[in-house]
Amino acid sequence: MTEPCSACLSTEAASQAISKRGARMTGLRRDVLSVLHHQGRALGAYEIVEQLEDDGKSSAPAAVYRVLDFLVENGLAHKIEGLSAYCACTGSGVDGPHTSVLLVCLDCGAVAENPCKIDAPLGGFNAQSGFKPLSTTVESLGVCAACLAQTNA
Amino acid sequence: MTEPCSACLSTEAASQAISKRGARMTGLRRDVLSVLHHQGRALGAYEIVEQLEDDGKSSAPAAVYRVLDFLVENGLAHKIEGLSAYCACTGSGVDGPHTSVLLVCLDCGAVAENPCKIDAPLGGFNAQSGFKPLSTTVESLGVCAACLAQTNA
DNA sequence: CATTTATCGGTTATAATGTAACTTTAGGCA
DNA sequence: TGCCTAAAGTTACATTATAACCGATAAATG
Repeated sequence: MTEPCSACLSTEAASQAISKRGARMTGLRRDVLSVLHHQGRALGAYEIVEQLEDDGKSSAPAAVYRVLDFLVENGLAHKIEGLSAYCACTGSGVDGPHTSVLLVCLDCGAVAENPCKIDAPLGGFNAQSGFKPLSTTVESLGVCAACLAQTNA
Repeated sequence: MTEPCSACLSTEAASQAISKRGARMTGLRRDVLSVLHHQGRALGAYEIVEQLEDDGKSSAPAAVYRVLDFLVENGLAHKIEGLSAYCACTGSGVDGPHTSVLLVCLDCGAVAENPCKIDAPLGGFNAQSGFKPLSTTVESLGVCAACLAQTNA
């Protein structure tokens, strides 16, 4: 028996965390999250559908979208709006929903989460103007350090 | 002859600014920008197509998308990724491309631009990690003060 | 345990968003 | 005027996302 890889461990940790919070970690949800963790990069919903198919666990788009909504709502995954793509949360997803600053590499799809505090600078104007934010998206599309190095090599 | 409304004036100002920067402000570009200014809210690309049609200036989606790309690249409009929608820039668009913090009302579609400085907090981690951002999106979806007041009334 | 209830997943069909590729038209300029 | 480039027109299609309905499964209750 082989050791579980780090992606499997992340999926498992997320599953347990979500269960503890009273939500149900079902088979399909776990499978989709597992795909995201194992790929470790931004994936379109239909890429996930394909991957599931390759893994012998095929599911139609509608089901996958429902699962993605669930994962995002529960902080286990993020949607990269600028790419219409999804990635596993590598940060504090285990602790529940949160606003992340995503750095997405257009070359390799890698997604990093910038740990900077972004709420404070955004909050002032909102308080003054009376705007009530329900969800906030902060993302940069660009090139990661590794791909930059390759380009310059 | 009636006086030009403020939306027309905004469109005109943007047109002149863009011309001065060496880009061409063509008929369709002006028409699309005019629709955005007159509606004063987030519009989907196909809503713009419909509006143009109503105005007797029908253009196919592909053409409108090209124009929207141009307007966004030149800072005259913003794309709201979270809604797949577009709005006229009400801030410094005249001065060229820029990253805005958009506050989008889910009720009425109104878009405000939060003038807070967002680059500094984002920049630190990027510099350290070697990530090179090419475009950055910051947007909040929520409820504007006016709609909040209506709801509570 | 049996029944009720709510949630989830399977499925089909279709809507909404976005693009590729090619042709035609219009401007700018030698 | 004729050339060159950029923009617009056009067709067809790709991609992304959702609605709606039904059967299955799991949790809650008596």
